Formats: sequence, structure tokens, C-alpha cells
Amino acid sequence: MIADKRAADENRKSMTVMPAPGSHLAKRQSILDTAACVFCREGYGGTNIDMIACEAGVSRQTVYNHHGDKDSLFRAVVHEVTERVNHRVFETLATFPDQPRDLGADLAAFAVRFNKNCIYDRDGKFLRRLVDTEGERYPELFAEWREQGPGKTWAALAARFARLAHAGYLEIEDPDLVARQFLALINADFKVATLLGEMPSDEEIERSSANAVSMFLRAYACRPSGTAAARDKSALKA
Amino acid sequence: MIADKRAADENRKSMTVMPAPGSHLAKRQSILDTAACVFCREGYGGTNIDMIACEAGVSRQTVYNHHGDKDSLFRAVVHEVTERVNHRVFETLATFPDQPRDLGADLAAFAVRFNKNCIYDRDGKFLRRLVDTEGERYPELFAEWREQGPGKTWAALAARFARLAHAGYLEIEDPDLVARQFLALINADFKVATLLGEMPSDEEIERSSANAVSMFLRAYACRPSGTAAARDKSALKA
DNA sequence: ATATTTCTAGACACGCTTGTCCAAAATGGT
DNA sequence: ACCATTTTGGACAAGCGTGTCTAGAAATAT
Repeated sequence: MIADKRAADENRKSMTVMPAPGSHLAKRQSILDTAACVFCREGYGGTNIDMIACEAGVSRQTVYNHHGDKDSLFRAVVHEVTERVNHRVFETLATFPDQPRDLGADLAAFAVRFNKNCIYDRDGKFLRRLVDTEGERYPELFAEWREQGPGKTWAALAARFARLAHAGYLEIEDPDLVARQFLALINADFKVATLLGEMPSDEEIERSSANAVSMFLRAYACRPSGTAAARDKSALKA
Repeated sequence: MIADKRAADENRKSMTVMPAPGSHLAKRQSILDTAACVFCREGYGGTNIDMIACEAGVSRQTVYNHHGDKDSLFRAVVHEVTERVNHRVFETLATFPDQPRDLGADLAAFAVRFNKNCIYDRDGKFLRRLVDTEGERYPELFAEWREQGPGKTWAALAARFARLAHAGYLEIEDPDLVARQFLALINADFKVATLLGEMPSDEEIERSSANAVSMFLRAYACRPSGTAAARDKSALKA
């Protein structure tokens, strides 16, 4: 059991800022974090309270004391993770290059940040898997996620692209569509790899993001006046 | 129970060619199909044999008689569905427009076919969800899927794009990358919608596919000689 | 019509999970 | 050192799921 807790901690290090270790709140948070891990790994049906208690280094009774029954615990976990993910998404969205010096490089760097912070991070994967597997069982919980998460992300990103277009960087008609395409391209290389737990390396993420942005600009970069050949060269360089 | 069977049949109509109704083989197939449905809906852990027996209109013992224990049944289901999906993917891949008359229209039509036959169909969704949730529990089963499925699909599609490029239709450098991007774009609009059971309408699929191909050609269509503006017009028209 | 195979419905033992209860131990504040 | 709160670990009942077994019904073949 002690070994279990250690092992779990390895995989969960610095997930959240912990309160004073050993305190009441520390246990509460530890249970929540561990529960997130286990629910993610095993699904709702495959998870039992003993696993969570064991990996959190806590007795089963303590889990019940803090979060009531299994269903309440699950809802608490989803709520917590949703908030964390949304926060990080909008934090990342705030780093969008509104006044790019080098459009290609800046967009690629943004793509890397978005991938690392929002797509390939543990919480993001957790939520997407959960929506996939348990969404039908908890419609109200995930309705909230859909509106607060992807819905707002798309709209915010679309607004950024619209601004870039207005500033003369891009030639686009439907910013919403373009935002969806941008996000789709960014993930093109890892659709399958991420299905299992495989985390692409930093280098892979960077190369993949560069590829995505390169194609994106080939289609949408503004070409004030010049031959197609000239434009292609500059886009490929980016 | 009878009501359950009827309801299940509604959702499963003409999934597979059924042997003579009421026969031994018909029951076997019915169990397999129903099991696929239930495993997909509930996950492995959330599924119990009684659900399957009930929805298949069969007694529990019959399920055991035909497929042994739960694990064997699950493997049989995955194997069956994998074969069905692979078959359909390559059937669809064979309709790729190798000698397009209207590149944009032909590619869009292909995209529609691919979406309908391989992405949004029940089996495809089932497999992807299963790989996501149970992949870690049955590595050997899904290793096979990964190699036989997406791996071969990408390679085959890349070969088609390479041929189009060689024939002067496209201007691309890395056919594998382009194939991944094409598939990613095709789904751009429905990443979220498909997470739950929502099936996009035919019209939505067509519009989405047209959007994807439009952007794809904006980036990669061959422009033998002409201004960027002229090229854009022709691409948008497609 | 009869023999053979298959299916059914229910009972059953076994193990696992949930959620509650409790007395003893540990922890933390004063 | 003391008291209050929290945690522990184990026992417990109740419920559910698996997989087996049975006798009898139903379907199929001969």
C-alpha cells in the first residue's frame, strides 16, 4: 500500500499546488487528484473506491468522509479538472500572436504551446476520454464542458484569426471554420498516437506544429502581390 | 425483455447479412452484434452478460454456449468489428479519384464517402472508442488494429496523393504528411460532435467535406502559371 | 413420429464492490 | 498535558455479476 502511494505520486507530481502536507486539505486534494488518475485510467465502472484510497495513501473511510459516495466523488473530480483545463486553455489563448513579427514562426510557437498545455497534458486527455466514455451517463456535467470548453475555445480563436485577417496577415472568409481547421491540423500527426498513453516528444510536437502552420499559411497567408512560386518559398521557410 | 430485443434491433438493422432467421448461426451472429453494441455503449467493465443476452433476445446460457466467457466474447467482437472496418476502409480507398475530371469535386465526393463509410459509421466509432478505453488492457488486440488499420490507411492514401502529384494535379513534398492532413481536415468540424452519439446529417457532412477540400486545394493545388488571385478563384469555385 | 440437438429459465455458489458502523489510534491546537 | 477532531483498519450487510448446473421446453433433423 505504501508502495502504491509512492508509485502514484510519481505519476502525479506537481499536478496541483498542495496545501500543507499532512493537513486535512492536503488529504482532500490528494484524494481528488488520485481519483482523477484512477477514473481516467479505469473508467467509472472499472474504478473502485479501494483503489483510490490505496493510491492516495488513505483509508477507504476517509474517502467517504471527504466526498460522500462514488457518484459525488466522480462529479467533484470532473468539475475540478474541467476548471483547471479551461483556465489553462484561456491562459494559452492569451498568448496568441496578435501582432506577429514573423507570422509563421509565431503561429508555430503558439501551436506548440497549445498542444503542450491543452492537448497533450494529463487533464486534457482525461477530460476528453471521460466525455467520450461517460458523457451519456452524465449529460448535464458534460453539457457544461462542451459550452465552456471547445465552444468558447473555437470562438476565441476565431476572433484572433479574424483580427489577423483584418490586419492584413491572412486571407480568410469564415474565421470559425479557419479556427477549426487550425486546431485539426495541429493534431493531424497524433490522432492515433495519443489514443494510447503515448506522449509525443517535444521535438515531435514542434515538427508537427511547424508542418501544420506551414500548410495553414500555404492556404491562407496573405500574398499582397507576387507569383505563386514566390509565395510558396516564403511560406515553406516559415 | 421482448421489448428490449425489439428496441435493440431498431438500432442494429442491417448491420450484417443475417443467416436464416432463427437458426443456430443467426443466434450466434445476433449475440456478436448485440455484444458489439453493448460493449461500445457501456465499456467492458460496464457491460454484463445479462444485458447482452436480454438485448439479443437469448438466454444467458446461450451466450456462454456460443462464445465461452466474457473475455472470449469481447475478443471475438473486437476481431469481427476490426475485420469489417478494415474491409470497408479499403473498399472506400479504392474509389479514390486517380484520374479526376474535376479535382475539387472528385476529392470532396471521396471525402464524403470516406466520412460516411469509415468515420461516422457505427463500427468505426466503436473501434475508436474501444481502442481508447480498453487498449491498455488488451495491447495485442489493438496492436493488430493499429498496424492493419490507420497505418495501412495512411500509407495507401499517401500513395494516391503521390500519384496525383506526379500526374501534375498537386504540388506536394511529403505525401504521408499530406495524407494525415487531409484526414484531419475532413474531420475538423465534427471532432466534438462525434464524441457523443450525435451523427451529423448528410448535408453537414457534405458541407464539411467541401470546406476541407477547398482549404486542402488552396494549399496544395497545382498552379502551373498564373497570379495568386487567379488561383484562388479557381480553388474557391471547386 | 421420434431422436437429437439446442435453447430456456431459474437456482446456485462465489467473489467483488459499495456504503455504513465502530472502537482504537493518530493528529493538531491550546 | 489535554481535549477535539480526524483517521484508521477492520467487520459487516446488501447488492450485483460471473459462470455453472439442472430439468424441461423447443426446434431440427431423420
